[in-house]
Amino acid sequence: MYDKIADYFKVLSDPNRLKIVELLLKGETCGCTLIDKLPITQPTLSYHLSLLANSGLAKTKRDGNKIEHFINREKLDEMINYLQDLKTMEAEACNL
Amino acid sequence: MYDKIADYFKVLSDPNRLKIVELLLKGETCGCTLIDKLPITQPTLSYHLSLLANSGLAKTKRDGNKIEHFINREKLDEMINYLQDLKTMEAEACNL
DNA sequence: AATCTATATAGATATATATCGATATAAGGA
DNA sequence: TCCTTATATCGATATATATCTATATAGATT
Repeated sequence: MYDKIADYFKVLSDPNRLKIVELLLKGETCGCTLIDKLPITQPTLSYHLSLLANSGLAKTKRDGNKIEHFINREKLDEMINYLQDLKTMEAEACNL
Repeated sequence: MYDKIADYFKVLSDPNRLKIVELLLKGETCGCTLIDKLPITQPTLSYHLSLLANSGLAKTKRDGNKIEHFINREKLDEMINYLQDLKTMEAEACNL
């Protein structure tokens, strides 16, 4: 229960992964173009992209010898909703 | 820049810490009552509470020999706003 | 002052994480 | 078929993280 949400937050808890997420949302799809904009090697990028895909925060699609990566908007919404629910809990506490 | 946001997400990336945050928002303020609702020892709770305070996600106030802990709503809003900005970036990408 | 309660710190440890270089695999093009 | 490009995997490693037990400290109560 807490594990699942905590895992989404964990994916965004690394600066390089956060930058990868932003770049993907800005329209990049390919590891081969991401790599030039990050201070990491290709194996490390591959590692981060696999974490994104395994968490469900990103989806992939093969296109020839390239792999396209897409951020799953619904997961971002789940995180936003969770944080907003947290704030609701606070409101409930005020009614005690 | 990415480091700061990533750190907020990191604080929420542990299941026990997430539960602590929820309990604090539900009205708990004291480590001495939190401890009974968590599967961890007092020193570990102290460790998690220090991470929350150091990140700025929680604030503390001494009351006698107790310490009151409060979640900083503004930081939750910052996280929500960041995630919503991410979604905006996606929209921009669609205009390319 | 002695004791109780709440919290913090010290020291140890096991596991997880991010990273690399080297190498393997997969697909396309010459 | 050989080469190039893109990606994944292997093996190693340094650091970070979460956790514990034991102990110290801070404040309140008796």
